[in-house]
Amino acid sequence: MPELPEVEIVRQSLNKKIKQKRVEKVLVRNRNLRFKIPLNLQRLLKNQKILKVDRFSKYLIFFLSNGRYLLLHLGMSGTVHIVDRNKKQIFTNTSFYNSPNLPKKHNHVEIIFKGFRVVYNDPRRFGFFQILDNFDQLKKKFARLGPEPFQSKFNTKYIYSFFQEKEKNVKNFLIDQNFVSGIGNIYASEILFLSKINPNRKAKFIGIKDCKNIVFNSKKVLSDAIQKGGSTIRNFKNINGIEGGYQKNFNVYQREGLKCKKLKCSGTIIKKNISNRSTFFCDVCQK
DNA sequence: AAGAGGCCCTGATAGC
DNA sequence: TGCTATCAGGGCCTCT
Repeated sequence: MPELPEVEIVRQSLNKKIKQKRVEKVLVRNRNLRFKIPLNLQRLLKNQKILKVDRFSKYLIFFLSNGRYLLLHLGMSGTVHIVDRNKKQIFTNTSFYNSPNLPKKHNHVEIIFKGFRVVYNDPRRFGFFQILDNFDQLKKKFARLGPEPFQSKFNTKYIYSFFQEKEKNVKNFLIDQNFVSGIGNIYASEILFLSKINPNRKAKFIGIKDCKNIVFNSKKVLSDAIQKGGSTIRNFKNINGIEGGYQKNFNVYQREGLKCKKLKCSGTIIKKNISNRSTFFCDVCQK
């Protein structure tokens, strides 16, 4: 589901809700996510205070008072829900509370605080939890990932030199987390549109000026999306059940057959499978 | 090392 | 109504 902006939206609302709160208990209904939930997850989380919820790329990072870190990746379909305890709700193993935003199925993990629960739902189970014992492990975990678009390391020179002699198309690298982390399939198309770069173009043919545009538009697209509360194209919501609004700003994503939004451009948006993912672009103004 | 492709999984939707 | 095929915001793994 989520790319950097959506994860950031979840982080913000989650941080507000659970910062400095103590975990009473953890309930795991299904350990079989992308990676098996570690057996000691419950023990290591119990009675820990959440110092803060941070984020790197598409990973949520829970800082625990015992010096450990809980990582949560939402995969394609992971969502986080807050369910407040109120009045006469019955807590059972299958359907516990009548929360309008809580799905009926696939609530795999619950982190229980005093008076409310954080529920992790994930139909496709591509998301995962991981416990890291110390800062070194955390560093190591992210060592292979590329910089986020907001970091100064993600600059024109970095991109240009990375692209030297690369035969693969440029779109492929925008969604390659080892090159730049946080951009996914939707925002890659949007960034290339604003940069007037055809997603099919080989990386080695991307010039300095193009790199400059990629830097600028990556920041722009992601920060605009964060500002709008992320994109809701299927059912993304923040933890309070509120949908994002950036999908209204899409220039190309899911606009196949529609007129190109660029001023005076006569093109029509094309959908094409590039590096195994749907890619949307205008072949008139993206060269 | 770089690139191509497959796989993990469920649900929504389109087409017959 | 009910089948089958295709596609989804991601990332890891293997083979060449």
